[in-house]
Amino acid sequence: MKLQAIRGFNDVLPADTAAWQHLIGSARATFAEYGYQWIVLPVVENTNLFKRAVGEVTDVVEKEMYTFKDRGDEDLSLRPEATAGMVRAGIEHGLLHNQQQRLWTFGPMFRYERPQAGRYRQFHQLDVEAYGIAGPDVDAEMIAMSARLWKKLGLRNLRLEINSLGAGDTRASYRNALVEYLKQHEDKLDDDSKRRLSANPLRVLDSKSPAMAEIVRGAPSVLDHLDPESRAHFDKLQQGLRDLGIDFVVNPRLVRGLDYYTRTVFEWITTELGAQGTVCAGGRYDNLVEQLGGSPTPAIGWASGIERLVLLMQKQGVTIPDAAPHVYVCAMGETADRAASRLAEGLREAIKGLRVVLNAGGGKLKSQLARADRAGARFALILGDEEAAAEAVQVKSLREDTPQTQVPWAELPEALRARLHL
RNA sequence: GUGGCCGUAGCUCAGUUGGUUAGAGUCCCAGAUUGUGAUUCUGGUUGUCGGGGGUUCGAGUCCCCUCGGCCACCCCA
Repeated sequence: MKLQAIRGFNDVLPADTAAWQHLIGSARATFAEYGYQWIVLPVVENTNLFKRAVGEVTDVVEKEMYTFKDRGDEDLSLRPEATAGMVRAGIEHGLLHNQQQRLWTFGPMFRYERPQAGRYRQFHQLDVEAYGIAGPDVDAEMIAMSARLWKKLGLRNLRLEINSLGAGDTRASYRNALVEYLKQHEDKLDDDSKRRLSANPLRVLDSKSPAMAEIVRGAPSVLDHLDPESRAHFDKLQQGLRDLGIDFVVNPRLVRGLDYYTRTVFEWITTELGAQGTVCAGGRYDNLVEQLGGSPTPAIGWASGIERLVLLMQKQGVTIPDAAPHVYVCAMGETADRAASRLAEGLREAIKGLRVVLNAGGGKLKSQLARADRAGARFALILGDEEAAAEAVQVKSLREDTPQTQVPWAELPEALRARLHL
């Protein structure tokens, strides 16, 4: 049997983890700046939770979940998204009872799909949710928080699209109007659209088929069917975004694949990643908490795919903080070897955050320096038996053309601090 | 689930109408270099030719199956 990760499940190698770490670190910092608290959720939940939350007839639940029975015959699923589990945890621990919560989480999600650029069977999401806040101010906050993250990361050319699906009755009345319109043109619908017509008519609106474009253009707009409160909510959101200087476009054909959304929906889209251009998506889901057994609680959230963001970061060449070693310690000789290890520990102790790699496995100085260079180290510290006896070390720069100097151990932390600007 | 392209050293790839021991560059290792890296020169290591079956005297090359990758549809982060 050949050793091989299973399809759609990827190893993230050191070549990419620096970008991952930068992304996750920036997100963590951003969420903290807005007062969102970290929550860690299980990867496995009862299958019914997802059926009830995401929607029984959605593709995600019908054909993309990893569902199995455990040894106790429980019907379980790997989570295909984070919101359902978040709401479950919130209700279970009383976090949503008559209070506001701002929460975020991060982790793997699982969907049985055909892998493709930016789409994998195990993928990772950052997920933020706010509960107990009904007004559009928190909608704007959520979007502003995502925009701040892009800014922090240096991501460019992301387009924000927003829409409102309305609440309660308007959803149903719009849906009926749309179905009626589509039925009038049923003969011109392609097979996919016909299938959606009965399963999830709103999704006909974001059909990619050019043949459908004309029909979709003539379709009734959700925005004409909004109830007055949803209309006002949507207007205030737009005002809020303008106040914050966040550019957006209203796309009345923007819908969501998961059933729980109400009112505000939005997506951040890039044209630089091929077919999987949605890098962050979310919206309001004011009915879900009650629907899952909690007290009525307004809610809004978004999720963002790590793999897609990392691809975009790489494509746009965003700068990732250097994680290469600051110094690489080369030693030759038995006395030097022992001294080198003491020297390395001493440096880590003396300078907080200093990255020190100690050459292991011996080798000639030439090989050791080559390793230091390959590791990306800024300085090589060269320690022979002579230097060790004198408690000194040769400091050689590997990145700039400065003369090599001999420095006593006692002065080394200061010298390094100055040269590394730490 | 549907369709297109593609799997040959760690990486990028070449392998002629099927024909002896499967190649190049790069990487890595060693030497030139007297304790001093990234250049140069010299030498060296590296492969179940994705896997299985078939056709053939003979298969990296042809056929079938299968696994995997990329791209698009679909779906969606």
